[in-house]
Amino acid sequence: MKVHQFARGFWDQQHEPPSLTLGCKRLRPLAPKLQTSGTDTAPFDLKSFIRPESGPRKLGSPDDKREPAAIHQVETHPGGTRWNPTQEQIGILEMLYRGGMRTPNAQQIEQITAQLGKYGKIEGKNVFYWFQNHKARERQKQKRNTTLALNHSPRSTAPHLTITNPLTQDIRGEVIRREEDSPYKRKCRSWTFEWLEEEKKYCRSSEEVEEEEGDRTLELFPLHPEINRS
Amino acid sequence: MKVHQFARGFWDQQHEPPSLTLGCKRLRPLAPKLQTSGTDTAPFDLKSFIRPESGPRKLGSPDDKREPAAIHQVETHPGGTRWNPTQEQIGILEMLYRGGMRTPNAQQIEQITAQLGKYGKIEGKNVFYWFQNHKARERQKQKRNTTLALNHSPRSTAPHLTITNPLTQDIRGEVIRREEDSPYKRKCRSWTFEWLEEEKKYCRSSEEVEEEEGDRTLELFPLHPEINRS
DNA sequence: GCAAATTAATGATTTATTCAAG
DNA sequence: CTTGAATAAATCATTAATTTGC
Repeated sequence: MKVHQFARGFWDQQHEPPSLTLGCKRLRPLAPKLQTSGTDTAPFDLKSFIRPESGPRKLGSPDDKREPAAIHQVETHPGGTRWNPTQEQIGILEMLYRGGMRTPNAQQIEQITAQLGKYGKIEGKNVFYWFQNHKARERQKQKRNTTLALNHSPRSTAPHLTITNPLTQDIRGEVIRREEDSPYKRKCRSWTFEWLEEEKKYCRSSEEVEEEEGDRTLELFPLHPEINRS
Repeated sequence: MKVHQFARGFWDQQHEPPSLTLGCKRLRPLAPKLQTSGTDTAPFDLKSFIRPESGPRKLGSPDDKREPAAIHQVETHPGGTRWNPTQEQIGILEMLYRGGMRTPNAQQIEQITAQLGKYGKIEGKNVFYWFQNHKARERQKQKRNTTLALNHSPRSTAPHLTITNPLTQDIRGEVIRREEDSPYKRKCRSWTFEWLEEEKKYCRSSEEVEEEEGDRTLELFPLHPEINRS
């Protein structure tokens, strides 16, 4: 237990920085991979980052309650409650869903977010999560229905599958197409790392798009954050 | 089947764009929720985004055999290969892991990425994934060990738990501390959306940090992408 | 020795679960 | 109870390590 005790100290205090080219173990008996990127092999000063305690700032906390020493409770966002979608937003999202969209990529998320932003505050992650949740819940809802249908069939319904028709009722009463979005269809979406040259014309005409030398070609992507630091 | 046929067409072709104020189904007759953020209630032109086909480029087919002119080493992955960590990077990551880090937050990921960047190309998502994978694999490795230990115990070992001591052998032969990182510790990390004012001094001295008006206060975060568009 | 074939690791995604706000 | 948010588990996919046939 209390491993975290250690962990804490590890960062806060001196703890004898493992400094220098980390003589860390050998990780694989193979070529040193002389690709050290040429840059000076900076010593990697451990103390230079990760200051757990200075973490989540939680600015603007109402009346700054959180006493100094106390529960780093941290969380409880400032005023940040969770996304509360508007009717229009939900409508658009469902439309997209019915249109077949299931796991929008970075570009798509960005654009959708931009569009939905017209109807209320929203962030990319909200869009991302919405699709994740909606897909999952539609799936389990479907499964539940199927199970029930098969399970307590009063004995009259055909005992064999009866896969149910391709149309079913949405939670709001809308008729939606039964998606058999096969679990694990996998095909490895590639990460594209540039501001979509394609869509650009939509976002804003060919104005000077602040070339910026790719310095700001940051990228949204499905599962996490990124800063394109080539 | 072939719903995707439809889906595809939905985006690619005309398909009678549901244009304008998404006349799509009735979404529910509700108040326009006059918080439309002031911007004109743009009609939400569906065609304006989501062009699925322009997605995965997959340039740089393998046979291109690394064109003559120099290896841009840097980009190395013109076509986008996956991150290939260097010894130093792995070493640091493992050190952090042993130090107790399991799920670094956005700030931490950013900083770690910055540091590891000294030793080779790397992105935030790589760090994120590394911790995800490493944590999961350490866990299953541990489980496997435990299972085996209990399972085919030659009969001599105590039949009751014998929880195993807190130290165990790493796959590489390293002695590591047995982490009892409780599954589901949950506590809702908050999203902080500003360039860490705290650590700034480490990243780069108080140089003009390109204030940029928060326009670029994009943010890394655990599970996906974001652009702070408050 | 060396390159194709095979296997072991592990990076990257997606799905399943769980937590918790409202 | 619904659902946004977050994490864990499952699994796909690519690269390196290793083996094998020459």
